[in-house]
Amino acid sequence: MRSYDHIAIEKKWQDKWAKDEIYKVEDQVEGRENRFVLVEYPYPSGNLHIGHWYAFSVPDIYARAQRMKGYNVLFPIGFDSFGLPAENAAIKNGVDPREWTEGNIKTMVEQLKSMGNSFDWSRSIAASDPEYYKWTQWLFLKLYENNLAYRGKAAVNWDPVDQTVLANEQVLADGTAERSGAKVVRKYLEQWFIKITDYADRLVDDLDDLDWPEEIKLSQRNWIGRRGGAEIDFKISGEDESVSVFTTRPDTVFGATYMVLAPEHELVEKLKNKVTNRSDVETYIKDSSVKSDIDRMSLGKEKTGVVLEGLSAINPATKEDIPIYIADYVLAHYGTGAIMAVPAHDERDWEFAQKFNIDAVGVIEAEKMPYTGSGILVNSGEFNGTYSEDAKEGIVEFVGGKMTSNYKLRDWLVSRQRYWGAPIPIVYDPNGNPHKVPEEHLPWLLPQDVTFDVKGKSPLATSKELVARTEKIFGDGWYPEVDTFDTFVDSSWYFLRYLDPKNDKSFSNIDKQKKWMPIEMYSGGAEHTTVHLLYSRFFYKALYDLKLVHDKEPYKKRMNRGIILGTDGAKMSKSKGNVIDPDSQVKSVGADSVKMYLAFIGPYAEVGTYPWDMGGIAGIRRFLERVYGVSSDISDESKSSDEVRSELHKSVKKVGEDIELFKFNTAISQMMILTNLIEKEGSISKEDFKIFLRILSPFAPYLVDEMWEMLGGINSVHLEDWPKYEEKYLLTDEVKIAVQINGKVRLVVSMPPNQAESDVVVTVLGDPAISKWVDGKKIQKQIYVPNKLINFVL
RNA sequence: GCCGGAGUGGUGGAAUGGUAUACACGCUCGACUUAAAAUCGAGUCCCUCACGGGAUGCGGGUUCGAUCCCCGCCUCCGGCACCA
Repeated sequence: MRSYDHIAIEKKWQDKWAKDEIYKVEDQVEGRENRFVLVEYPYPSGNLHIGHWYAFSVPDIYARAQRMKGYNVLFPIGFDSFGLPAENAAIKNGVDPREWTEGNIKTMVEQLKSMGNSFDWSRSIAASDPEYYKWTQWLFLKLYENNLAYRGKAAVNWDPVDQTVLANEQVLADGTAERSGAKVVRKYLEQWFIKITDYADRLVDDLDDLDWPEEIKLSQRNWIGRRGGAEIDFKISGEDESVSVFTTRPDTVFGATYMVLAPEHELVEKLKNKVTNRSDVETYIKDSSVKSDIDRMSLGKEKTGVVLEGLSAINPATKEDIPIYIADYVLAHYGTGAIMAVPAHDERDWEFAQKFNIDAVGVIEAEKMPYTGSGILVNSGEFNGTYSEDAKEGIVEFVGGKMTSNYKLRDWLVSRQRYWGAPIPIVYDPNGNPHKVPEEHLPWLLPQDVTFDVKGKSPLATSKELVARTEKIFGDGWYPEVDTFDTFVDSSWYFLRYLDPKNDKSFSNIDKQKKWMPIEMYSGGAEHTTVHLLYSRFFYKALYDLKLVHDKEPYKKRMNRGIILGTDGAKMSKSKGNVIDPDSQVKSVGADSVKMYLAFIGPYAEVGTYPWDMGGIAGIRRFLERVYGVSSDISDESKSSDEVRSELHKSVKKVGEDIELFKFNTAISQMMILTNLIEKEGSISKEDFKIFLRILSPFAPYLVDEMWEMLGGINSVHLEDWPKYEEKYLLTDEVKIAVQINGKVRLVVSMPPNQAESDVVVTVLGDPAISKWVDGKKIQKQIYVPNKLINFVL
């Protein structure tokens, strides 16, 4: 056992790899297929934590193995460098967000380099770089030109004390502001939206063809929430108006005994002077409008509402007059903002009807109301006796409605009343009409003369330079948009910039895209399953329709990773004092051990929570020292036994296969088994050991390159090919066969492989451990699995 | 409430119809040492002296054979939240 000097080795190889540019990637290499391996680019918080190591150094094993297997692999890294923390630092400490961010990036680049990953640093990007956000703005304008971006009113979380808009994360569960403690209210502002809902169907349907884990696909389907149903018009009695409702249960129209409009429904405003209880109605509308969404929810299950006295609607199936209510259990933004209420067959309607004493008419046979299942129709005129599911389309036709779908997904609100983001490249003429900032003025720069902690408006609204710039270019009275983009806009296309990071004519050259896209493997956090993955899939599809990218989906495979916990099994946090600092770990056991321990801690492809174990990482270091010990003992005369050679070839096969499945933990355990055997046998040939080093090299890149050189390697081991295993060595000259009586193992025998069933039977029945069980009884049945097992049923 | 995932030794986990508990950590004993650390060796699911028997959250089922497939529960974790 020899210890090795990881500090010296890491320094030596970092310098050498950088000098020889061994991870620099060309767009095309003769005889090699391209593969793009992507990890989510990090926010530059200023310090690398263990989660970053987990996110980047483990997928590096995969990227390196792909390279050895003959692919030309792109494995880039960059920074998601716009966002709230920089702005908070500016408010708190008076530092410039740009300087703060750039300082953090500099620190993190150094830390990232210490990992020893095979990143191509020449392609690194940062979202806050004007040369990057120029293209974020350009792409937004393309969407705008094609009617995929629009301005509309939207509710924001408004803090009435601080006079500011809050992000959802800044609102506590009880509906108060994190900072001021004030009750957060809803406020309506003109904001920019991107029309992701136009793509809802394709975003659902195209999931079918993706090689993604089913649970991720399912999450996206649920998030989009496509529901089939019908839209049906209800006429208002005595008025020249009608209300359209969406329902998934058109089979129950005959049971609709009232209808409900959302308080925000446009018809309420229109008809409220016709109701006889106008002041009650207005009070209700006003009350619900100041309630935040959180307030609405925290009211729990107790439903509120008010009837529109003097108005009624006509049930299109029964032709009967039914009352109309407004109630905030009906959401303005889903469906048509109005429902037909069927208390007999819907729990919410039932609850509301109980409270307001509204009749319920059962239209499906059931023992008790409310009954929400399907069944035989009653009280439904000509449809009586039909099975409800089968009657849906007929009833829709009967009442003059149409079959349609609805979605939970809403358009993407991209405006943020924040400083540190890409400015929305829009200006307004003196009449308030929006106009694009023309391409020649991009990047539309973020102004510097702003006040960050501003009350009641966006920080950009305090910039004199921005206004002056706008008037100078567009004319007097023109004024700029002062909101910036949601950072999810930046991250919706960043992977395309890695392909062509320096291009000042295009966001990403399409010929280069054709060489690299789609992404072979995208690894990231489970928290991005719906939002980021959906937004970027949408962006890619929209760009596809504009012929700016050449295929329909950006990510062939996706892998969600788990979380590393503290040694106490709790989530790492400063307050708990259980934070593992990667730098100090690297210092004490080396980057290879940290990386390999993280790969060994649990199955990477499963979203688990894995507690850090100091003993565990020491065990990995011990393993690497044992391998290092073997390498020091190797001479030209060293020989491999048959067992060692067989285990080696088994390892080449298994490690290669496990890496493809991101099962790094079992790959490592196989290499441990091999090392245990080499030590037990006392020797391995130099050539065989070099095969072992090659499969170990993606896991411990520094140490293996050192050992490779010790054994006479001229070039870096990381330029070697993945070794091939030979079938003939996989077979050992003995296999162990389990002998079962009625499914219970009674004996294990060793014999040469591929024995005929009859020979095995004769052999094992002769063994007293088996014959004592059989003992003259008749063998009813025998099952033989070659080289594995034989089972006698007595 | 709805949707999803997971329950295996003291611990992280392995095995997706064929010898359950690989590999690692921890622990126990031994060697080396004046001693300790490091290292090496042996052992380590439970009951039993043994023969055997039992155990993969609980209860049933399918099968020659079930951690794995099916049905019914329980617990934990994650997501969504009056979506008509």
